[in-house]
Amino acid sequence: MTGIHDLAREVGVSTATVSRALRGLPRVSESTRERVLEAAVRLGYVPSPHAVGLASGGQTRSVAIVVPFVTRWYFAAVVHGAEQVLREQGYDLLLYNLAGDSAARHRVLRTQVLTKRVDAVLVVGLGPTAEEIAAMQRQGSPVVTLGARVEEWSSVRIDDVEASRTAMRHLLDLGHRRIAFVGGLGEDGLDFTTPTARLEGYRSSLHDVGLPLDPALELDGRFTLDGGVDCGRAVAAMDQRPTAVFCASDEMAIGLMSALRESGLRVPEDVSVVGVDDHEMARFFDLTTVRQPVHEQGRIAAQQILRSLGGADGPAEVAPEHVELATELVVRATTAAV
Amino acid sequence: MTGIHDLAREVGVSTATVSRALRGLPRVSESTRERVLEAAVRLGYVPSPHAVGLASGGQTRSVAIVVPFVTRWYFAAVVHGAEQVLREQGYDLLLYNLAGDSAARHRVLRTQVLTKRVDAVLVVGLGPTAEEIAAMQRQGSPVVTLGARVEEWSSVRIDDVEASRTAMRHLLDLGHRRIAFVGGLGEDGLDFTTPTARLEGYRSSLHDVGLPLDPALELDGRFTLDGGVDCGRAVAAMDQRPTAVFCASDEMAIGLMSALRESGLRVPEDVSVVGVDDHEMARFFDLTTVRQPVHEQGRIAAQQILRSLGGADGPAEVAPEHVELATELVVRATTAAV
DNA sequence: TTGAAAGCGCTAACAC
DNA sequence: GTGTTAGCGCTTTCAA
Repeated sequence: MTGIHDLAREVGVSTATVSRALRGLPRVSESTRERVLEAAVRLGYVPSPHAVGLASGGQTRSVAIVVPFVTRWYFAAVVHGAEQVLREQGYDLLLYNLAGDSAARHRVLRTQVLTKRVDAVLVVGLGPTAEEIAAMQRQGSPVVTLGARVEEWSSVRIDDVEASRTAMRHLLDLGHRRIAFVGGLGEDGLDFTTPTARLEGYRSSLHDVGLPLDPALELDGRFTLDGGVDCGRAVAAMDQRPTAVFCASDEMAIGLMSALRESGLRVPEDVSVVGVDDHEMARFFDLTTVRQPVHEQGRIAAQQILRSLGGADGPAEVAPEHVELATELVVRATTAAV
Repeated sequence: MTGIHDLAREVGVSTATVSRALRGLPRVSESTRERVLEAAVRLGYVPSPHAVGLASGGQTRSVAIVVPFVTRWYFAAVVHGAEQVLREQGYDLLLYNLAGDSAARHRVLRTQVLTKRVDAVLVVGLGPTAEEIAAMQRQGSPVVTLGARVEEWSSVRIDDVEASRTAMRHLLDLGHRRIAFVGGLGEDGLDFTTPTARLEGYRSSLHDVGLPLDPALELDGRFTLDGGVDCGRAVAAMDQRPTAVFCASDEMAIGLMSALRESGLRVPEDVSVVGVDDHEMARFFDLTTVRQPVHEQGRIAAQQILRSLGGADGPAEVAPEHVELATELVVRATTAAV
């Protein structure tokens, strides 16, 4: 591996000059810079990130993105959006996929594994606990959350309560009065805020129109396809079957509909179904849903990170910024009047 | 930030002893080790990866995973599998998502961005060109490919030609003789080997039973949902419509079926459809497909990486190992006899 | 405009 | 068992 020393010797200048030339700093004559650049290419010189980081105050030029799952479309799309923006600015993305494992969550959010490894952290789809917040603050690097609001950090998200209420309003407008909810709580030992908020939107919608809450109508679909299937079977088997089901995610809605149809029920004739996300597959199921900008949230979160990382002169203490993106009802063919 | 020096002073020993104690090396008395460990926790000491890397020969304890897309289920599942295995061994995952961008591909595979940043590289779903292979070899770190076979490196994959032939055999057995192919080539400027191999399987299957190749029946679905939709429309509009379509991926099959149905065609009565992958959504479309182990391929590729990284004593020159996993026909309801 | 030299925070020989 | 002493490959004063 050719190092800066080899380069310096080759060009006949000092390592300091090489360093300046390579980084485009002033006080290097054009001719020297050119010779250095040329030799660098010729010798295939690549600076060691370790040495650079060590010598210049521990920067890593990389940010960690922590996701509860990476195989779910929503999270993958968020990662994609964030990666694009960060890559443009020369940052690398370190992926921490908790994969529904609470031990992994603890390791990443409570211990110091991230310390000194990254310049910033993007936490997606998790509502950090007070201890986790404290632990991450102790690490010193800026944090941005996506999908949850933490006062001390910048965040991007949608209003989950309102998204739920949009879906519910649609069902109520269609005349449905017995509406089931399929959501998820404390999923795999991870603590999310989204499931809670969506349940809350469901409940408050019913409350607003004077309908009673029926615990039997609140189902746990674990935010997965299979969970949706289970709930679909449960709904089909109910004595007093609901005329509509509000699923807190499209994936659960898809699983649910499949089970419903398997049980001989028609959607939307027998049961109306509405989801949340506008998953890439939603249109193929003709699923009525509440669309949220996913890729976009990833991009914005990444921009917030860049903002907190500041320009060339290190982390700027910026005030936390909370962005809330709009959602939109997309009516397709899985909902109909009672 | 407390450094090894602070720790040493605190405990009253030298930094060398602290280093040994922390890393569990021999020649440290139990009592000393305990005191060091205790103080480390108390002071919240975390070694600087930069310094460690620099001092101990440039290791990074991280590996790069290069994927052409991260939002497609297949790649996300591969990433998940690989991450699990690498994380267990204490490696971090640097994600390089090309996102269908050939400039990005060039940057990652041809330039030296990866040099000194990672200990190894996992290239997924791309058939590196000769120049790319040469460029990566110049970087020195071990490389493993997933989904393509490169002689100089270890690899995991399925036999794509055979997977195609399995699907085709199924259609031929059902009596289909006019069979269209939906695949993709040179997708977004990226060069894949999978599309080519799957096309080859289609062609050779027809050839084997003495059927002619009809260029009009070979469609480009770009390996996307939308591409599948386009092909579905094209198929529906054909004068001599095929009785069956073999799609080189489930996602294209799903898009295709949707367009077919929109055009008033029934699946499988009017057209049989078979895909490849066994995408998590395939069962909800009752899609007949050729299943490949996805998560598993990610895990195995990661193990190959660990193998090439060797134990504690650095990269071992291991002979490339080429693993080929079996596929399996999953018959559901989108295929029927003519 | 350039160079010498002192670190950055750790590991690794080697000596004790 | 433990400490001393060099670096690892850069950046960054400070002089020149």
